[in-house]
Amino acid sequence: MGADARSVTAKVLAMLEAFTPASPTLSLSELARRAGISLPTAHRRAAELVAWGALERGADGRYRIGLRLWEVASLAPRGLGLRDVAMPFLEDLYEVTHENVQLAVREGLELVFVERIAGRHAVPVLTRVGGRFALHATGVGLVLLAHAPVAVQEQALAAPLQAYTAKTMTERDRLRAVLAAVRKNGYAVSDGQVTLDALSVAAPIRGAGGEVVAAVSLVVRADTAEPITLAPVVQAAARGISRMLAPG
Amino acid sequence: MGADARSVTAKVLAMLEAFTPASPTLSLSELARRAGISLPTAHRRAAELVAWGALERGADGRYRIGLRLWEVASLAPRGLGLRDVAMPFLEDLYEVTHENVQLAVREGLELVFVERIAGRHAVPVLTRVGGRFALHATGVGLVLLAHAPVAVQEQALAAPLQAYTAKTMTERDRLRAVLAAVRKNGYAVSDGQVTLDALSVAAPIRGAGGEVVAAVSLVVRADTAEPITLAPVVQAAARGISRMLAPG
DNA sequence: GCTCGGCGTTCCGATGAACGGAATCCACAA
DNA sequence: TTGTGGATTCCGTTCATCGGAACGCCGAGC
Repeated sequence: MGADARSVTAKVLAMLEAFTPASPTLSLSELARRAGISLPTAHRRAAELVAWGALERGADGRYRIGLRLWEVASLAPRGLGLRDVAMPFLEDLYEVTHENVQLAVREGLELVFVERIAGRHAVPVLTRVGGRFALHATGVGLVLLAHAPVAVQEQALAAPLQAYTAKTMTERDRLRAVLAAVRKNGYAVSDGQVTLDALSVAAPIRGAGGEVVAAVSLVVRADTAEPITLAPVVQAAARGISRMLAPG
Repeated sequence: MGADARSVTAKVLAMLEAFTPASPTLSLSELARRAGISLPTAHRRAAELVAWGALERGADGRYRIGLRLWEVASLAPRGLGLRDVAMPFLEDLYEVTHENVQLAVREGLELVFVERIAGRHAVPVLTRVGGRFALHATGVGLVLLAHAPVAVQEQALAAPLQAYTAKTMTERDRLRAVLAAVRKNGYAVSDGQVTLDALSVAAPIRGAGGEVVAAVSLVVRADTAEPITLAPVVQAAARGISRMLAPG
């Protein structure tokens, strides 16, 4: 996990990295073990982190990520910064459709969900704000991959492509064709490639320089869906957000 | 700012702390200056943080908070954790009223906004997700203060109470009376105490143990508002969220 | 009641990561 | 051309950091 945590900074970061969605709170021993550092060291560093507010300590003595860290992290331009300008448009999308709305950016060879509005009656989706996912399956992923630098595309296609359902595309050539189509059409459709009952339609969001910096999508029930009718509304939202990002 | 940054950890945290909403990107020199550390040191630490993803470096060489940090910070139980369970209820509130919806928690003697839904046509409010505010002025603040430990209340009342408008309560005795009323009524009203044209109605959210862990509010135009009619819907949302937090 | 094992905390002396000053390099402006 | 501010690298010193060990605490098992 923590690779070799030589420098102090690396140790501290390894400690933060130890927290996962599956275990958002950790005892000191768990923390030390996962970060790959000795217990006294973990104790010292954790104490400092708690004093500052990067970690918090519950009544039971377990550690968790602190609100203070969340505060400074909220300054990430690609995190809340993006979210803030996008939110009104996502709201509109949700209000019109009452389906799941998702906003994601690419981080390396995966995507990270920056925002998600889950309708109470919409299809359940297994994504989480702050969570990661592969690029080749979801609608947002296909958009982000289609507009990524060629080097990134090659790397992503070279890696093993996990099949989430029988419909997940894992043949490289077919994927290449789909990506070309995504670039041509200006939107992507993922039909049952993550879960069989869900279909998503995604469109690219462009930054000031015209590069694709994020993607929005609507996720609906696969059987009731008509992708063609959803594409325009998703694209409109994406264009609206792009306009806010490119002043003038 | 960085007090005395003796330990490496303190330095790293001081560097993160250097970023503010007003300046979300910094040059290396600015970063070093704000963190109160030497330039070579800042350079070394920044390089490590960039390598891990806690910071990112733009094409212009300026540093910004990285998406990776945002990811782990999203695991903060009082940040996104709370937000996730609250979101559907906030959505409902927004859809019914189309006014500003806010969700906040107390952090020390201030409050931190965890979520905010800003209607495009609602009163402009000067708050920001991840931003801080004083406890004694806003609706959410009054709720959080009213249910805070006595020691915290005393500390908060002992500090100078800033007046944001002519209507801001700054007399301690009157504030005490208001807090008692908030506890009795189960909701708080802040009428023109932050900006003269805004009025907010807030209600407490309780955790598994029954303690107040957060507060929701609706912020509406002061002149068109009827607090009494808003209280029930806000309270209902707060109860709904509380129920999700206290399983069983 | 006693013991054992896991966990958290504190203390110690040895060690090496981190430090700041100085030198270098670069881009831009005068 | 020179000058200025920022970024980067180098080097020898030093002090913060390190892990082992010892200790206190609690709950489970005998």
